[in-house]
Formats: sequence, structure tokens, C-alpha cells
Amino acid sequence: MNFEQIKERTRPIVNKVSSVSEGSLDLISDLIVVEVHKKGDVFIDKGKRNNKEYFVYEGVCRSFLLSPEGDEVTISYFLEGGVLSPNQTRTANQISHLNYQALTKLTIASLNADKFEQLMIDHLDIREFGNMVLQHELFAKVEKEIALASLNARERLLLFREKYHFLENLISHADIASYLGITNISLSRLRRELRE
Amino acid sequence: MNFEQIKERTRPIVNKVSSVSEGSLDLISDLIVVEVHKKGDVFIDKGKRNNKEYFVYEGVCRSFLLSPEGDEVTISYFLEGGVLSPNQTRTANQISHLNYQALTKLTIASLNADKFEQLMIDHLDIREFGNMVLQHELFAKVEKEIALASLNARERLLLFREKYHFLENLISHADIASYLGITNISLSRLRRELRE
DNA sequence: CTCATCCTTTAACAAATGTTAATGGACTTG
DNA sequence: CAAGTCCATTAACATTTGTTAAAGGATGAG
Repeated sequence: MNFEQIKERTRPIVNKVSSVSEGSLDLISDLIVVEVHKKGDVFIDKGKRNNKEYFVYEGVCRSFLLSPEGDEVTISYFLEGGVLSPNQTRTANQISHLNYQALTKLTIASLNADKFEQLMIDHLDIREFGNMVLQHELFAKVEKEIALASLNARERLLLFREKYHFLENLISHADIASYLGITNISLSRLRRELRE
Repeated sequence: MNFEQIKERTRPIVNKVSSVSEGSLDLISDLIVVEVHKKGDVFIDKGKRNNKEYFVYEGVCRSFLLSPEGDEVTISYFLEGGVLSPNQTRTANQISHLNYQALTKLTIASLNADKFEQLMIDHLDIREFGNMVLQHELFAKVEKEIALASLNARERLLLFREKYHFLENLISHADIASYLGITNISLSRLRRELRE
């Protein structure tokens, strides 16, 4: 992918969050390296070093962790055309505290996080973009927190369908169940009830 | 409270997160206005304007929201000597999307968020401090997310006790129950079971 | 001190969710 | 095509959690 192609793929992703000037888009695009991962690949490992920012060009991925019992718990989904959680929120001392996994073939833009941070410092519109990404991230977490704390499983599934309906027939139900905080058997049960 | 008193109360709070130079501590302290709220006061209202950062000098507070059914859901607790969520993560366009309430008599430092953001831009150590606050914030949310998604109510209560044991006899059990994602009746039941 | 109020606890029952195990379909691989 | 694997579904039963209502205990006002 050449510079112009990268730029044009990046433009709508950035502007959807908070629009930036043509010059800023150039600066961002300059930092981008395109990565391709195949379905199932874990491309960020908990405990390993990571100092990148990411935009999702194509495909879907998730963040997950192991529960105390050793089960995988899906924390968030990241969709085509979206931005991964800011590096600062995913890492401590450049060490990732989450795993990220491709759920389909995945094409992503990666950017050096230190260089991107410098762009945020130097350019108001890029800083604004970064802050908006952060806001969305936190807001999504608060939204999920409320759902887990105040809705029953059926209502959580309905909410999930509103936001991610196309995922339900694309990815593993075990992943979705752990995201909803239920077992995959319960998920199957709810699906049947809602079908009737 | 005079400048020196403010500075000495602020020092341990800031340094516990990420230490800053004496000069930076002066710059931060310069922005501080001390606020006192009495037990039960909601000092940040959802939907209203807020552009401050806060440090907790004395007392305990919580963030909460109303669920779709109209029940209050406790999102987080903030303890004496801690820092409230960064303004950027609590607000959109300076409008708060959470309520914050004093659970005891509460003495807090408040700082203009725009001025503080400028300090972060100009000073590496203050930026580092701000980023660490952010990391802690997100990390706490991920931790709670995993608890809600993968532990049962009993295990969540045990985890709550590890982190906040002194709160259990200080604040309303209805608040705690909503934080744990259960009813206050279930909380009472669990307390009895764990007592035996 | 006594009443009123607020919060916690208890009980009895209903509903939701988990556990274990078995079944069946879709897909891959030899 | 056949065997094997993975995943979703179903069933039966156990456990957890919610709901409603009543009772008990602490605290503050008069």
C-alpha cells in the first residue's frame, strides 16, 4: 500500500472521531505501517512490550484476558473502521496488560506511539482526536459497566445486538458469552427464547 | 488553607501516582482551589458543565448513574488521598456524563482542567503524572469488568473487601450492592453466609 | 424517653443462571 | 466418502440471585 492509499484509508477513520487538517493527516499517515494478521492470531500479548497505536482497516478483533479460573474473558470488540484503545490505556511501562486477537482476517495500521504522542503535543487537532478516542473508550466501558451491573442477561444480549448485531453470526459464541458475562449455554438458551 | 498547606497536602497524592519536580508541584498547587462538601452532596451533576480536575484531601466519594430502570448504579469509589477520573474521561464537550457524590464529609482540591492540560503539554513530569492517572483509571475499570463478567457475587464481594474493606461499615449497603451488580438483599445474604 | 425514620436482616417463594452430559450439524482432513 | 473435530443446542438438575413482605435495630428529633 503506498502513501496515498494509506492516507485515503486513514482519512475516514480519523475524521469519524474528530476531523483533522490535511497536513495533520499527512503527519499521521507518515507514521503508518500496515500489518496483516490471520484469523485467530493474537497480535498483542499480555506481558509483552507494545508501543504502537492501531487503526482497523479491515476485519474485527477483540481484547481479552484470563479470569482467575483461567477462562478467557472478552473485554471489548474493535470493528472495521475503528481505532484500538490508546496505547497509554492498554500498557504500563510499554508492557501490555491485555491480549488482542484477530477474529477474522485483519488488516490494521500501526503507528509508533511515542511519535504519535509527540504529534498530539505539537498539533491541537491531533490532540483533540486523541482525546476523543479516549473519551469514546471510557464511555464504552462505562456503558458496559452499567449493563453488567444493572441489566439481566437477556437485556444485555439485546443491547449487544443493537451495537454489534453482525458479530453474532461471525464470531464464536463462547467469546460473546464471556463478553456478556454468562456461559455459552445460557447464551444459547436466550437465543432460543428470543427466537420464539 | 494557604499555599504551603495546599502544597504539602498535594505532594503525597501526586507522588503516589508519579513523582514530579518541586517546580511542577508549585505549578499544580497554584491552580488549586479547595472545596468542602457535606455528606450526601452531589458535587458533579450529569448533564451539567464541569471543567475541573480533583484530588481527594479528606473523605470518600463515588461516581454513579441511573440505570434504564431508574436505579442508581455505583460506578467507582474514590478514596482519601486519591485522584478523581481525569476530566477528559468524565466529560464530553465539558458536559459531565456521570454524577459524583460525597459519601462522607469531603474536602477536595479542584483545578481548572484547561490550565492543567496546558501544564501537561509543557511539562514532561506532569504529563507523565496525568498519563499514569489515566492508566490507573482504565486498569481499575478493566479489573471491575473482569470481576463482573467472570466472578459470582460472593467472589466479587470478597474482592471488594480486599480493596475497600473499610468502606463496608462506612457507607450504604445499597450503594455497595449496586457497585457489585447485585441487590442489597443478596448482599445481606452473602454477608451472613461469610459470617458463618 | 418515645416516636418516627432509615437501613439491614430474614423468610418464603419465584425466576434466572450455572453445571454436567449428551446430541447433532458443519466443516476439515485424510 | 468416512472419520474426526469443533461448536451450538438441548435436557435435567443444582445453585444462585431476585422479589415481595415483614421484622428488627440503630439513630435522631421532639
